[in-house]
Amino acid sequence: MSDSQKTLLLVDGSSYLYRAYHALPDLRNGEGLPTGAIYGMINMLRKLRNDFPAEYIACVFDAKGKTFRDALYPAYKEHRPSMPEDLAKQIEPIHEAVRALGWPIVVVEGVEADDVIGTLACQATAQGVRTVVSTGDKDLAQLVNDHVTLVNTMSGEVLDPPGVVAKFGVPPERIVDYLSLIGDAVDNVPGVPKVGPKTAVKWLAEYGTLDSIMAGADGIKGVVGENLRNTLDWLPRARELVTVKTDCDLSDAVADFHALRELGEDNEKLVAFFSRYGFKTWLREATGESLPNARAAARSSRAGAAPAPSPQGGLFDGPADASADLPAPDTTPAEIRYETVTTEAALDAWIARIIDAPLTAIDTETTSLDPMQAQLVGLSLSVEPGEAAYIPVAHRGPDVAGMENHGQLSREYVLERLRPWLEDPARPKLGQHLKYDSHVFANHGVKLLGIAQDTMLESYVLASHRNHGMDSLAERLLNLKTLTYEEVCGKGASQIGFDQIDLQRATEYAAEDADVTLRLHRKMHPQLEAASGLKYVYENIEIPVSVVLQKIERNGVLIDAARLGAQSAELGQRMMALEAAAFEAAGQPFNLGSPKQIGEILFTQMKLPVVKKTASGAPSTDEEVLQKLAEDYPLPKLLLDYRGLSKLKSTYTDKLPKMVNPQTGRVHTSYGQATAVTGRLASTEPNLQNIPVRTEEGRRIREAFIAAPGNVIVSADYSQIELRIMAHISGDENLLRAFANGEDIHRATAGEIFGVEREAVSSEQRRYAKVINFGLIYGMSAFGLASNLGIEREAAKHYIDRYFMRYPGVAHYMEETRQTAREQGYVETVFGRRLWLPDINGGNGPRRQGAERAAINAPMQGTAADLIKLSMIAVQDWLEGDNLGTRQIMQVHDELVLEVPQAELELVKTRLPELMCSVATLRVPLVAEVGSGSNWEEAH
DNA sequence: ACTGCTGCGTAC
DNA sequence: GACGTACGCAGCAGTG
Repeated sequence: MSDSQKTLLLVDGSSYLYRAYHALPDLRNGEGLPTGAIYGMINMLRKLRNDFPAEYIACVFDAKGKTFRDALYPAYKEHRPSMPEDLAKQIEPIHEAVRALGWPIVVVEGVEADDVIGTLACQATAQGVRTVVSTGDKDLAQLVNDHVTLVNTMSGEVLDPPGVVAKFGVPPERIVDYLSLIGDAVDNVPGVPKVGPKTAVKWLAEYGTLDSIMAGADGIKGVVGENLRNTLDWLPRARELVTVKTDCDLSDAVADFHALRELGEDNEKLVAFFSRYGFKTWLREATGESLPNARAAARSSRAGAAPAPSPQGGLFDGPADASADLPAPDTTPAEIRYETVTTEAALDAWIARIIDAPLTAIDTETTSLDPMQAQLVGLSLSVEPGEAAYIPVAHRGPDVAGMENHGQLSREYVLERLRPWLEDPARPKLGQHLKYDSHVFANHGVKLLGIAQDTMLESYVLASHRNHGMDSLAERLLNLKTLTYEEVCGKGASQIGFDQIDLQRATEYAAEDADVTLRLHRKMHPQLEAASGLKYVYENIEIPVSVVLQKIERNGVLIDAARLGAQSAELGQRMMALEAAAFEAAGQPFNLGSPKQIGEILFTQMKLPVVKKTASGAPSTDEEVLQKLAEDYPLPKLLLDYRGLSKLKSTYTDKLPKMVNPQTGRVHTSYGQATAVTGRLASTEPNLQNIPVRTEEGRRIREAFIAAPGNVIVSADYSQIELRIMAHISGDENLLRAFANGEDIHRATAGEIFGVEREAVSSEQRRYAKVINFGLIYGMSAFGLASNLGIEREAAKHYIDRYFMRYPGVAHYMEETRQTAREQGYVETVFGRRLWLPDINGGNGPRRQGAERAAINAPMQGTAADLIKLSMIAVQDWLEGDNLGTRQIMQVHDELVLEVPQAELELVKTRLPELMCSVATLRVPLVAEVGSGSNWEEAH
């Protein structure tokens, strides 16, 4: 092979250090040493090696000392924060890893990595060798030419000369001019004040080069022109600073690039290294003990895609942490006895056991995950750890042996024999997510009563922030690898129904579930008993509300599908018109549903200004951006309108009719009871908690939520529930007084902030106060408030200061909550529900700040959740106790929706809000507003 | 075809 | 980085 086809692969190690460090979660090894940057570097180098085969490779790092730029400009890189300690600790290990991976390291005293790379690339080009530079630093774009390519390994972006033009708007040879004009904040190199990428590109397009721009400086108008003229003396030096050198003397470090041969991975060193830093997957790989998934983990190149491991140490893990807490003796049976029950006698024997048992673990196996559709395939029981029965009732696959009923007892027989026990509220049942099993039994006309314990809810109350699936609970708390559903039934297209599984295998899986559920309960329940607040929440809120939720889900909601269909058709028509207009405005057809294509049209072709970027660096096209652009151009408005209609159609008017259950003719959502960390419910399939309400357009969808003939919809929602809770918890006298007096709280707040009488508050002032009130609940900063209100940050800060001056109790509460969270690692609701915050003391800056905001929000959001759950329980007790025909059909965080027979309307409209307001006595009155109508929109 | 991620938008 | 908690759509890239 001739030299002309060879490749030199250079890695800008210094730039990747920081990127890997910031991009990855705070990984640590067993000794608590930070390893995130190490992990990222290794990943990146391996991926590069794979993607870009090269004859010569090197990883280049900055040297420690001063360089010519420091001499040229003493303030160079001034103000740059020193390297974070956690990253500094990883430098040495990274060098070690790079060497072990077989990469030559190049560090040249007195020369920055950029200049080393520039010089090596130049040498290679001179010899006809192609160069690929891997970096995250845009400055190196100046090196790009026909022989030198840039690649950003994090994003996968590859920059050749046209790529540079596409990204920066100027060709590579103008990048230096471009950078000189805009400056480099990171290196503390100023450019022309008020000149950013936009202006720089504009000027370069107009004048050609920096020199020409400087020559023509007198002809440039406005403030930027003035700024340019004032920086004419500086610009040559800026240019020198941002220019990457290509003629450095590297002889101290490396003769020339031909010396940069790959050295090959040193497996022995890698094994030692992976083991020391706890990279288990790579370790298995390196030791040849390869698991099926080992490669997938090692391949993972997307930093954000790497699953964030839970933090080390038990301090923030809550009482449910298992790693520190080995299984108690009674949860670890000496032997495992699982029995397949296929005879009447064996069933009788188990019935005898469960009738006397103080608690029986029960689990169902079914044909579907959809609780309303699922048919019983078998059920399992356990009353002692290590012992369980599986009773198959509907296995039918080819693997299931012949005989009548394939050797099983029939479903009808088993259910009739078990019915007295299943329906006996005095026989206590335990399960994992019994709400689901309860639906399954209901599908066969059996009412599951005596739901006493639920391991999913135990886990949720003990540590809402963790996973509550049985497999992960078993692994965490019992150190037990359970058989997973996927292992038994497969996944994806090749998944088969549980009824196809042979009885032996089915028993291994199903009996284990009941057994493990019992053992998990014995592990977790004592921890609940030990904390009175948690015990209260579990016994008096979560368990009872799970029973109510099952009934609400089963009740379902009646939907006017025809009405939604008509709306869909209309929306479709209007979307077509908007689409045509958008194509016209853009001068070409494109996919209006693709943010990527919209970006292409708006920012590349039409060259509209990029307002902000998304997390991944692409120009954002979200509502805020389009609103801004719509001030000056017609197309963004069309896109906004299209988006709005498209959302309504795809998510609501098209989707809801498809969700109607054919048997009941109604829509049955599922309420996730162990999903939201704060204690709120979450509604899925479909989500009935985000039906539009803010726009006229959207509210029409609520008109399709109707009552059955002879019934009406009644809706009651708590008024300002979270602010009331804030008043209660903080005890702020001013806020308490406002609520006690029944004031309009936003108006009251506006009066305080703006120092005017209540009657003098303008609608604008009230709007501000409302945003501030909501912002407080969410822990909003001055920055957030400013951007929300479109005002200066100073002004926002002023309002917040005014607020805290007028409501000092709230200020005190905020600070106290942060403090409490840091001290105990969790915050609590009024009723004792806990939210653990693992990031509150550790983690990096943004994560910790996020945890602080969550700490402030959770007591309010969580107490509101507690209150409405108590209401749901009270309402259900009342309806059933009085034998009324009214049904609860939806919960939307602070709102309950009921379907009410006409005859009960007045009663419900009186009693429902009374109940909701009397479930707790706080230092502020609770208020619930009730409405009724033939549909949800009218009732709301 | 499936999976998982991204960007966006809906609710409270 | 900047406002908490959710769910779900369409697009898209990677994988089989």
